[in-house]
Amino acid sequence: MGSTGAGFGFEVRARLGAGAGRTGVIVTPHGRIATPAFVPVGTAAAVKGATPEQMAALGAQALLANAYHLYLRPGADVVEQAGGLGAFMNWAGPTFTDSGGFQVLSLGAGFKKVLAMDTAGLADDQVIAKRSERLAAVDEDGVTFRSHLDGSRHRFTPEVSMGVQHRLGADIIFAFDECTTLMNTRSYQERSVARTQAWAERCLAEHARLTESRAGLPYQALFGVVQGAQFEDLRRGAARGLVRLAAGGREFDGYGIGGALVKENLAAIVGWVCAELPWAKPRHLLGISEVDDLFAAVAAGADTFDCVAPSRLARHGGVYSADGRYNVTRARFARDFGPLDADCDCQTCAGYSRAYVHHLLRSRELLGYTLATIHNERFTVRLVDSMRAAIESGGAAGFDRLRDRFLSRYFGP
RNA sequence: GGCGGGUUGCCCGAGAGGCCAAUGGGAUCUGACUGUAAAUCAGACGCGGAAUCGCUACGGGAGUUCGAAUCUCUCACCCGCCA
Repeated sequence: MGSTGAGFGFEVRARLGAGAGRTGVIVTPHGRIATPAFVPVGTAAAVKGATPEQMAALGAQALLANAYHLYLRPGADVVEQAGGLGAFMNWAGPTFTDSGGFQVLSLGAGFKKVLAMDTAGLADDQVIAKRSERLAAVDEDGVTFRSHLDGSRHRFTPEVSMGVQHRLGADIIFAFDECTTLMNTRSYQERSVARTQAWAERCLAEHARLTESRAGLPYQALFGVVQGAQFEDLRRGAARGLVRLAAGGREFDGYGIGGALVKENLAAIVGWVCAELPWAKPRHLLGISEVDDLFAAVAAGADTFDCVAPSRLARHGGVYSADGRYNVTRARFARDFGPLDADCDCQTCAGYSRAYVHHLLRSRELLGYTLATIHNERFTVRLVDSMRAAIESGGAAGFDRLRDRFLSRYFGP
């Protein structure tokens, strides 16, 4: 076990052929995570619509929350006083917190959902939110946010993010990074990667200091975050830069891969980055969960994933099935009394029909969100679990067989 | 029986002579969603396969006017208040 801190470690179990993919086990003070693994997102210390008991029952091994959101509400001190994130939300297993780096994007250049909307026909400067409208402004030292809740001003720096995440007490925390968009220019990406690197160094130093001063508390693992958009040299350079860092006698316990990616180059990006990262440390791919992306990323060497898509889609009627994703609120499902996915083993599919979930979601009955969320989270967790099983029992051939069979059915002929 | 108010597209409801096929909601239909400002957002929504075109339409009918959902008369129905 390549342990980097008391109570935390990672061990590779099986390699995916001669490639970068592998299975393994992450050990945290709150339990183990068999990888590859999908980690459902509960931004505000809750997976929207589902209880921790339901998340455990559907096989979630860990949950990921957000430092920025919890800092604003209820406040890191409240979570700390509750005994940490897991205790606060009644989740006994491992937890992650994101640093707030994503909010640099979502409240900054990507504000008002412009990046998520169909941007066809819009000029680049229309796609990136106007500076005057943004709620986040980046500078070399950190980010100034205006709260989306009440407009109040807040300052996040690497040190602040570390302080917040230490008080939240998740098992795995992320360095404060700047998440950019594909719309940013090459020269901006270069400056941003340099800034994220500088912030990573400060995070590591502050993390070392806080870990020291908070002796006796469960160890928190710190992951550096690799940025660099779609540029190979920037991605590789960013990864190398983080690997080289050491401060206060510490290095990163693992690495996150974040930022601007499009499907077409996701596998390449993860591959470049993983080629530069130490084999013995876990790699978390931030914010990814579409089925083809998961297959590609696992093959390219990512160990864990988190994403809001399963729960968000569920609330909006989007349902995963072995035969592809569909919208259960469509009229044709009003009298479809079969399960959401005939191949699914989740609690929802065991007893509830498409017609019922269709009705609940259209009626905005809260149970509808819960049932659909349980299904989508189970679908995604189980998919990644099945990749792990395929690698461990069938090696590269087993993984390829699973991928080909799954994707051809999912995307249809 | 008297007086007053009302009838608008699937529903609710604006509109008070041309800029009205008719504001807004809702419903309906479809789509989007990848480290959650997301139980959100976008488009469609009288008919003609689409239209800068035509047709039908603002309770029914008849009028006034170059022109009516908007004005007049009348009929029908609904709601108040007084008998």
